[in-house]
Amino acid sequence: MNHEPQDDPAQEPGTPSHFISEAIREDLKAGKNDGRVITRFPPEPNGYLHIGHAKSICLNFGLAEEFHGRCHLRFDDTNPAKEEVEYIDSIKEDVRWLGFDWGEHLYYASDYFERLCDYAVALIRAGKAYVCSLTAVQMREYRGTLTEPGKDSPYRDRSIEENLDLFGRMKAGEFEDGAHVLRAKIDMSSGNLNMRDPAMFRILKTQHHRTGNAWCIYPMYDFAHGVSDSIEGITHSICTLEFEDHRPLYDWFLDALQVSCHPRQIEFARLNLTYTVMSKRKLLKLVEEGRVSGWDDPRMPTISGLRRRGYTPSSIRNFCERIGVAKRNSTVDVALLEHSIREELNRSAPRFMAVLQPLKVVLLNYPGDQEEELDAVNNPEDPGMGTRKVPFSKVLYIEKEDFMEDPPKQFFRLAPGREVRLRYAYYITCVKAVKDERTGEVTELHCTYDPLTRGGDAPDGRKVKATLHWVSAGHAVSSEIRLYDHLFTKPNPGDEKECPDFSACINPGSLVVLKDCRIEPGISAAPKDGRFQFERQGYFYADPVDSCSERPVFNRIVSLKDTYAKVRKKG
RNA sequence: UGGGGCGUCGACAAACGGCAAGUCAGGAGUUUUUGGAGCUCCCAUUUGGAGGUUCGAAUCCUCCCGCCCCAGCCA
Repeated sequence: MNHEPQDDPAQEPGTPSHFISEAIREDLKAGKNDGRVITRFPPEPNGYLHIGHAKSICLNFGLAEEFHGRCHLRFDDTNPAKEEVEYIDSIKEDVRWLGFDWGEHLYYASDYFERLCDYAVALIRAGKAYVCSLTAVQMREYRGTLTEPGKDSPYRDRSIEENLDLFGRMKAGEFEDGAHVLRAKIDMSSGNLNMRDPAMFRILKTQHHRTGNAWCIYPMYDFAHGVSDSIEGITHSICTLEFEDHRPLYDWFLDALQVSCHPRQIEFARLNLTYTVMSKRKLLKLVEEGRVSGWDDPRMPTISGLRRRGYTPSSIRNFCERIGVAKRNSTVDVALLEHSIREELNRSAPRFMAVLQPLKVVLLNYPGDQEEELDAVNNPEDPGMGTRKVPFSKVLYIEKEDFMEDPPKQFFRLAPGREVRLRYAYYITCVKAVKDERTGEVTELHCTYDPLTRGGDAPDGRKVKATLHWVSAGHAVSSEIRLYDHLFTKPNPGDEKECPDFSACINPGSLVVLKDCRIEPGISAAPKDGRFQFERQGYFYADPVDSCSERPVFNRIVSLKDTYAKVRKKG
């Protein structure tokens, strides 16, 4: 009774338990499917994958792994008008990058078109499907409304022979788009609109990205999806909540077809994240209107965007595990995603010093011809990562933000007459702020250093309230750094009430490009695809598209938590 | 006025009739050569509401309230 979850032998330690894994466990216990568990991830190739898909991918592949089954990747490519090979390629790349492997099990609904036709013929023969010649507009009228039942189509009682003939001619290309449609004969008065004689095949004389011009009729989702699942021997067909009232139809088709494999459809709530949008339509709009640089813009919630930003697959997987799986519509705080990457990178990322907005510092009492190398720790969380040498000299840069001429009480950093520590280096004291005569802007600081504090400790035990990062002016590497923030200013930009025009809610500060940053020279020798902590700033990743050795460009993955920002906000 | 779902802390989310986990966020303190990280503590006497059943209810029953999805020849 009082046992801990890990005492349950049915459960692997660390694998999350939720209503879906419980349902599968019950099915297994009941002896269903001979103990097999086969799931599938079935994207339509009409857009790039986003973090919401990652939840589904982690769920489906995770379940397969947990129950020693397998997970198929199947492209639900039944609508050639919207689909492209570019999307297929990106989806495969993204799933792989997330760390999942479909092995031999890569499928396309389009590979089943012929069989789907055969099944359709079987339904016609069984008197359970018919060719309807109503126009799209008429069909809508006949469908009825949410509260009123629909009316039977006048074509509903065509003979089996006529239906067979017409369907054959639809397939042969004898009719124009929209002239006829094959429908399932179910119940025009059903309270569930999906059951009011749904379309199974429509005429679409459009070239398909895989089958070319071989077909001029294409199956509809409801018919194709369940049959595809059945063909592949799927045991658990997991989808999102909006398909819940399609389940009776899913079951109707498979029952009517009397197939031996009848998967169980289970629905869960799709992921929503604060300060972003998740609908493919809206993401496409952002791309098409040039609001972002592309599907892989580092501000996008797409897998490719997160990858380019510098997120790791494991941080995304951990995030997906943390958010859980349930049926309640919910919106996860993006801070949880940010926590997942900070947590990982805090442990693993080598540290460097980088000055984003340089302010020149001249050490008056430091010999002009002198240079020295100081020892710096690569990662205080992991001594095993060792130390490195950082060059030091008379002229340095510190962060503009780290100096104030007239600081408020809460400001601990450098100010005239104040002493602070330069990390791993010396205590310095500001003696003078040099200003531009016209603008009044501080352009340079004159400081003195205390030679006795080499390494950062004062032998007399005196303390300073701040430690600043810095870089030697003559040694630093120039680079561009891109600071990213939430793409939207509103927590729920997808909400009509909160944001009637979501384009108007785009955060103008979501991208800040700093072109004159200086990084300690060691960064040049660091692996190009590494993630780094720039001390006191955040975690950074060399932009895989724009960065090169002549001109390094870094993306800020996420900032460090900033308690001073809170202090400042409070006043 | 049809059908299908869902309501547990600011945000996620456990709890399966036995005395409201955990995580994020937030707060206080401690520590610190990153205002980072770590560590300690605080943060739902109560589960949308009202009744009922029971020794005992977030869990069972009744009614009510709120929110989401469905009227594509999209998926």
